[in-house]
Amino acid sequence: MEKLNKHVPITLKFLAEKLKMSVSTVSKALNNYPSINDYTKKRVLELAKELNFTPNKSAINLKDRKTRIIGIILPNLLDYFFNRSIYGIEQFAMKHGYNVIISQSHDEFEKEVTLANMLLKTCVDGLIVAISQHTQNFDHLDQFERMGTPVVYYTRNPSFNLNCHKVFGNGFQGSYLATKFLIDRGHKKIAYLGGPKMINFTHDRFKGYINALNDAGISFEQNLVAYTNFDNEHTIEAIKSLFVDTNEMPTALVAYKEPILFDALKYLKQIGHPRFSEIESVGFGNTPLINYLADPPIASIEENPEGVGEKAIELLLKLIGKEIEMEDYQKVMVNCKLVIH
Amino acid sequence: MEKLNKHVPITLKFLAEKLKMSVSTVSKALNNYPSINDYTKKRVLELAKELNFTPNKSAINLKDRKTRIIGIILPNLLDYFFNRSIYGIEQFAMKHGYNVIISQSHDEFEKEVTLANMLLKTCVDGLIVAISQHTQNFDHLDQFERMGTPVVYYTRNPSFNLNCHKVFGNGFQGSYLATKFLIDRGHKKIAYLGGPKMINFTHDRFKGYINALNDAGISFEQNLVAYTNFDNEHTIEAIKSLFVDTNEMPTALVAYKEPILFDALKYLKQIGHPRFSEIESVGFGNTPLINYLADPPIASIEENPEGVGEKAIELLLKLIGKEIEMEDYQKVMVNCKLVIH
DNA sequence: TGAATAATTTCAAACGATTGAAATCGCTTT
DNA sequence: AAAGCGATTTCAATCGTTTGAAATTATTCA
Repeated sequence: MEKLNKHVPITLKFLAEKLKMSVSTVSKALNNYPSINDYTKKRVLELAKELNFTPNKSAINLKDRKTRIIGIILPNLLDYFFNRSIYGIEQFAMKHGYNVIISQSHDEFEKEVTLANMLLKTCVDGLIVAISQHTQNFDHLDQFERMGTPVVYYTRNPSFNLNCHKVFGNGFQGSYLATKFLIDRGHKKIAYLGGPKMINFTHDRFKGYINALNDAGISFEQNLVAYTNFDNEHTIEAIKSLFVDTNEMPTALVAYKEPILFDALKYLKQIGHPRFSEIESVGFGNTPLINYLADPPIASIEENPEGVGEKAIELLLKLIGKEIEMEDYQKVMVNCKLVIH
Repeated sequence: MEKLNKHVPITLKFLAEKLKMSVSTVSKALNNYPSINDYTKKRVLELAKELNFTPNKSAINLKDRKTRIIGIILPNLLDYFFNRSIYGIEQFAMKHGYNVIISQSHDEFEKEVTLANMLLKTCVDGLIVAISQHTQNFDHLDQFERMGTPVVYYTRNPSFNLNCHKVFGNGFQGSYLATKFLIDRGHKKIAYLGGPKMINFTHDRFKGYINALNDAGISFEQNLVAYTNFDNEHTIEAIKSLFVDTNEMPTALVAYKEPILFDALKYLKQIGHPRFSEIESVGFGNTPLINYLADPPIASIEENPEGVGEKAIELLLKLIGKEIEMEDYQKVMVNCKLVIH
């Protein structure tokens, strides 16, 4: 292969000189202006393709005061859901000429604020954020909108605030599916292990659980419900209250998220729970981890993380492109699927 | 809080007008030119800080023909090692004003080529790549260097090619540690389960295993070694040959990577291998997955992924900054640690 | 044929920052 | 008081692209 010459970047000016026309003609030809003669367009397009011309992005960005960078803040990239969702976001963003900065709050509020300020300085064109489980104050995120930069909350979002754009998995529907699945398998006493109460999903999913019970004519019992933040110790506390320190022994379990479900099952097995082998459970995630468990759950809720990510970036790009007004707050839900193993 | 006015971006021009001086004075003051009067510098710096001035990156990038974007190609972001290494890369890059585009080849050669071409078009300032396990032709990556864009291979790299920059974990040393650990625990027959033969690490790690055996005066036996690409079926084949279809029953196992170790252990347990409970093993990764296993290994090799990532980006930025000549090919190794559980 | 009109193309400024060269200022020196 | 000099500031071009306005060329019609 011939040595590529890095010292002659292909610019409009270069094309213009080669074709003996002005830079603006070349620019307009490439942008298909109606005022440009068809033959001229053809000549420009041909040479541009031949020389593999790529418009300089910095120049374009400078011109229209954009960075074409999307900021993302999420709790943890190692989380299976977030990891997969990132893929959906990046693919879509890239296809539309945007780049993505990913940053992890590690579920700490302070870190989230720092990251937000950094992204603000970076002048991202838009922000996609899954808030930390401790975020209650939103000043650090609100400042983006105040500067005209759209923000889309995805997955984790401030439940009480209607004045924001949100995209998330349909926890209600997923939870309903999971609960119904267990009911259909004959269970009557089904426990619910929720995530941190601060995360609004916990409650959406709880409602799905409740509704499935109601629709099946099973009465709800308060002592079949417990919550955990994601720490193993809390999870053990919770699972103890459900399956050990109780006389209402449930036979099945719906869990907010598979990792906590696995922690719970591990504990029950470890203490040699007498009914361990009878317990059936379903959690959210459909994580590959399930393959490594000695006693895996029989089904999972697949949340379609790529789909959630894609919906989020799709909405964000529409907001950036002013196809949707920033004040016209959107709410997008992505349905879950039950996967039987 | 006062409404931020997005319509008045803070530029050099804006500062200059406020201070009644020229744009170039402001610029030079901010860049600490010796020709600028100290008092002037002070005034400029103060106003810049007060108005929270941030130089427009697109303009700077345009000026010095850079994008300040680093491309990354790796097999899979869900992989624990790569995932953590990304964190090291991003942190370091960000601190130095660079952004990062992450792309996954999913260990497919074709995808890798497509991604490389895309990143080339994006005009990244540099590339960090962990090649797919099927990559043998390097044209798609060589074209970067040909255009003056430095490339750093990290973790997975073309073993036979000396003419490239590489950064990777010290597989030899890690493997030595793991093997020695098992020897010290009294094992005499230690098997080695390697990764794909195409990946040069497989051999580095193998050498560490061999050397540890030699140093302990244990003779090497060929039938205690087997390889797997990462598919579960292959792993089972391999583990069968080591622990089932053999009369040389090993009592310990060193594995290229924890996921394959876990697959292997799972299989052995599943078939009810008679000596299962005696087998001790160590794999590379130190993955959190280990906590969910019924019979976890007693130790892991911690590869320090963040460190590897950081060394890679550090080298790349030096190449970009021409602190190191592109032809002066570098090789950086990061040591492993043995973590006892 | 010449004016009016339509079709194309080019000019020139703008986006924001950088930087070598040129200009200006204050001050000393003769 | 004019020249000279250093200290400081400003000018002007540049990076590559876009775009409304102005200029040029081609075409039509009277």
